[in-house]
Amino acid sequence: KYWVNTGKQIGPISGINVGDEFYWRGELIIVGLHRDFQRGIDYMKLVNGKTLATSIVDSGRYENVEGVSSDMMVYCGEGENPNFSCGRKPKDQKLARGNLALKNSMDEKMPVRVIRRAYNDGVEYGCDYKFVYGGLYLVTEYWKEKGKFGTDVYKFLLRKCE
Amino acid sequence: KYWVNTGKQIGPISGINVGDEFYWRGELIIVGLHRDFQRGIDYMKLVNGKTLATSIVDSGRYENVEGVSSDMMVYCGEGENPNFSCGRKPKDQKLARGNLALKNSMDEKMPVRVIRRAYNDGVEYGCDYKFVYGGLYLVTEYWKEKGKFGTDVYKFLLRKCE
DNA sequence: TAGACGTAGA
DNA sequence: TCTACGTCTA
Repeated sequence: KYWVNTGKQIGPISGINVGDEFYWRGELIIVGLHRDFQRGIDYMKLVNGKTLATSIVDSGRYENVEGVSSDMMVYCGEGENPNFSCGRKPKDQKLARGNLALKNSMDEKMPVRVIRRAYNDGVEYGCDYKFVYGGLYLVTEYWKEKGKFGTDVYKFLLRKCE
Repeated sequence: KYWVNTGKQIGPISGINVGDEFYWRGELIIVGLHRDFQRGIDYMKLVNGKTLATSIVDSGRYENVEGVSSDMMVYCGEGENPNFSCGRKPKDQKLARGNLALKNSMDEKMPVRVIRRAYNDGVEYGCDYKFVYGGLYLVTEYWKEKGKFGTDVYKFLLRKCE
């Protein structure tokens, strides 16, 4: 906590450009792109109590879908992915926390920062992946469907701004 | 991985003094005090294949015992603590990996760096704990006993050098 | 793949 | 207390 500017913000981060690369989730926190150490959806609470999403990270663990071009993606809500090593049962996702924040961002037409995990080919030593800032997106649709475990999963369609 | 000088070492770390404070396990890695992100016992393998402990972190999760003075402690081996939220069954600890390395350090009379987690009282915002470097210790005894789950637990008696 | 004294937020 | 698209090593 000691290194974090506490303020979360919506929209672009000063000094950060599309394509900038990071090698660790902690870096995303430091620069302010995504202020949550582990969660895929980061969000902030407004004074009226409503939440808005600030950023999402696609680490590839969920069944997200990238579009034909890089200007569209389908992002899975949080709560689907059981921790298999612990043998947890998958549960229905709920429209709460991060999922609710993404819906609110859609309603308010507020942009969401997108960070994707990419892989470095042929790495012999060190980290074989990185996080790449993809820019601002708008949530244009969302729906609920049955995931691979038969439980409810929320999906969010995002389109790149402009 | 990108930030780490790969070499582990036994004994003092240049520039680090007893009482130095750190606020996150990652800092311990950066300065070289304890080069494992999560494990309590860090160790290195020698060219002959034998392992020696380099450092231990007492985060307070195990049933460690601090002595009357700060120059003695009883440190629990690794493997006892089940992840309760996952409902794992506790298992017998084995004299392997970190536990074996501590025994080897005792046999070879090699010092082990000790880092303790301390708590900041009355913190309203931010981190309420820190890691404090406690200096070099020698393992002088070890034994096996039954832990609170009825499983085998190794204990290591450490005494401050000098 | 599993295991480890993680980390932050609700 | 619990969850969460973690992170590293063997």
